[in-house]
Amino acid sequence: MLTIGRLAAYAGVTIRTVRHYHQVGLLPEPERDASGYRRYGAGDVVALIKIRTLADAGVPLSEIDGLLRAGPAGFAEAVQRIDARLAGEIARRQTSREQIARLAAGDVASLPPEVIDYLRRLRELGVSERILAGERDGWIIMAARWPDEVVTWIPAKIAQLQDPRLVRLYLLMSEAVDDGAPDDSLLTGIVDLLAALLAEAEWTDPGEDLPFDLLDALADEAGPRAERLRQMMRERGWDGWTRQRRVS
Amino acid sequence: MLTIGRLAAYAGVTIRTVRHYHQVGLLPEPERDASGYRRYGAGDVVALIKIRTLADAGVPLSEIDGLLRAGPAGFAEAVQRIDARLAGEIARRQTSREQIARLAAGDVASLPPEVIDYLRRLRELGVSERILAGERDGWIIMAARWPDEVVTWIPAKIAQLQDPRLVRLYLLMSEAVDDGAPDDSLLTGIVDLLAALLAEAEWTDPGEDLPFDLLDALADEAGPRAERLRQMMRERGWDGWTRQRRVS
DNA sequence: TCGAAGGTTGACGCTGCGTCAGGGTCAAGC
DNA sequence: GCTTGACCCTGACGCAGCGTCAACCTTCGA
Repeated sequence: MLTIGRLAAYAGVTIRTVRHYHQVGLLPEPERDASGYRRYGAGDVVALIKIRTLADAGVPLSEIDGLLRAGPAGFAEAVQRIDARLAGEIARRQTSREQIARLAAGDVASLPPEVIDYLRRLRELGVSERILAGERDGWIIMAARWPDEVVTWIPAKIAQLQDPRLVRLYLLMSEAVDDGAPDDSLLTGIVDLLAALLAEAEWTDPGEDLPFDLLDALADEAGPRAERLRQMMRERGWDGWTRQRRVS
Repeated sequence: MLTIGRLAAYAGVTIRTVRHYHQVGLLPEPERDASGYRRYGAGDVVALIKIRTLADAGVPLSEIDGLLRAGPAGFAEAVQRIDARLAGEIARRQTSREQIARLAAGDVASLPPEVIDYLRRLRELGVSERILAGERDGWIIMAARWPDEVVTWIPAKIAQLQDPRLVRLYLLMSEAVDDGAPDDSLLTGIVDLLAALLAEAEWTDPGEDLPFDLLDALADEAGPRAERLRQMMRERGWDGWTRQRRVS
C-alpha cells in the first residue's frame, strides 16, 4: 500500500498533480485509512503512468479519460486530432519566430520592407527623427489595415521625392519641429511652399475608404505647432493634412 | 475621436482585449466623454497596433511594455530571450508529436520496442490477453522508473522462453485466468511446475532497489485466484511473485 | 419615439497545476 | 512522554489572455 507521496514519486509527478487528477475525476479517489490518508495500490501506479504518458504527449487532461477507454479505432482517430493540434501550435510559433526576427531587424512595428526603405530615404535626406516617427506611425496605421496595398503606393511616394521643393518642405518642417521656438517666417515659408505644391497638382488619391481623418488626427496630436500650421493653411483656403482640400 | 469599438476594429482586436490592456496597464486609460464613453485618438491606434504586433509575435503581455520602452540593445536582448522560449516550446511539442506517434504504434503506455517485442512473442506463444495485460502493466512500472535498464533485461527474458516448461507454465496460467472456474488440478499443476522451475535455478536478480513489492501487489490485485495461487506456493515454501524466496 | 447597435462595470470560466494557510499524523530519537 | 521533522489533509487563490454572460445606459437612424 502506498501513500500519495510514494505514488507520485513512482509516476514522477507531484502530490498536487495527483490530487488534481482526483479533483477532475481522471484518477479515482482511493480508500482512506483510519487517519484519512489516501492508500493506493499498484494498479493506481499503472493508471497514473498511463495518464502521464498521454499528458506528456500533449493530450489535454479532459480527453485522456476518453482515450484510455477508447478502442483502437477511436484511439487512432484521437491521436490524429491531437497530432494535428500540435502541428498547428508548432506552426503558429514558427511564424511567431519569423515575426520577431523581422521585428529585431526593422523597428517595433513590423512594416513591409518597401516602407522601411522609404523611411530610410527620408532619413538620408536629413528629415528630422520627430517627423520620421510621425511618418512611421502613419504607415503603421495604413499597413495594419491594407498590408497588401501599401507597398503599391511606395513607388509614387519615392518618385515625389525627386521634386526638390518637396524635399525642401520636409527639411523646413524638420527645422520647425526641432527648433525650440521657430520664428514665424519659417512657418510662413512652410505654408507658402505647401500651398504652391498643392495648387500645382492634385495629390494622387490612393482610395476613398482610407482613414484620412485618423491620419489627420495623428498629425494634430503632434502638438500645438501642427495645429498652428493647419490654421495657417486654412487661412489660405486648404484643409486637412493627408488629403488637402480647398475650402471656402 | 474614436470609440472603443472603432479603435478595436482599426487594430483588429476585440473590445474586450482593449479593456484587458487597460486593466493590466498596458494601454493607458483615455479620457471619457460626458456619458462615460472612452474616447481615443490616433496615437492610441498606433500604440495598440504596436502592442498587437508584439503579442502576435508571441511576446507575453507582461513584457511588452518594457519592450516598447527599451532601447535597441535591450530590445535585441529581449527578442533573443523570446525567440529562445519559442524555440523551446516548439521543441517540446515536437517531442510530443514523436511520443504520440509511438503511442499510436504501440499501446497506450509507450514501452520501449524491445519490450513490445517481448510481449509480442508471448502473445504468439498463445498466452492469454489477461496475462499479457498484467505483464504489460508490470513492464510499464519498470520502464517508468528505469527506462534505460529495462531493455538490457529483455535478452535474458527471451532466452528463458526457450525452456518449454516455462512456456507451459504461461499457458497453464492462461487457461486458469480464462476459464471461469478452473478445477484444483489445474492450479496444482501450475504450482508444481512453478516450484520445480524455482528449485532448479535461482532467478537472475536484476537489482536490489526494484519495487518487487509493488509488482507483487500488482499481481495480487489481479483477483482472488492470484491470491489463492500465492497461498498454495507459500504452503510449498515459496513467497512472493516477482522474486520468489524460500520461506520456512 | 422607438428599437437596434453600441457603450459601461463587474464577475465567472477556461488549463494545469504551484503555492500558501492552517492544520493533523507518523516514526524516530531523547 | 516529548520533541522534531517528514508526511498528509482540505480549501482557496493565482497565473495568461481574454470569452462570455448579466444588467444597465447612450447614441443614432428611421
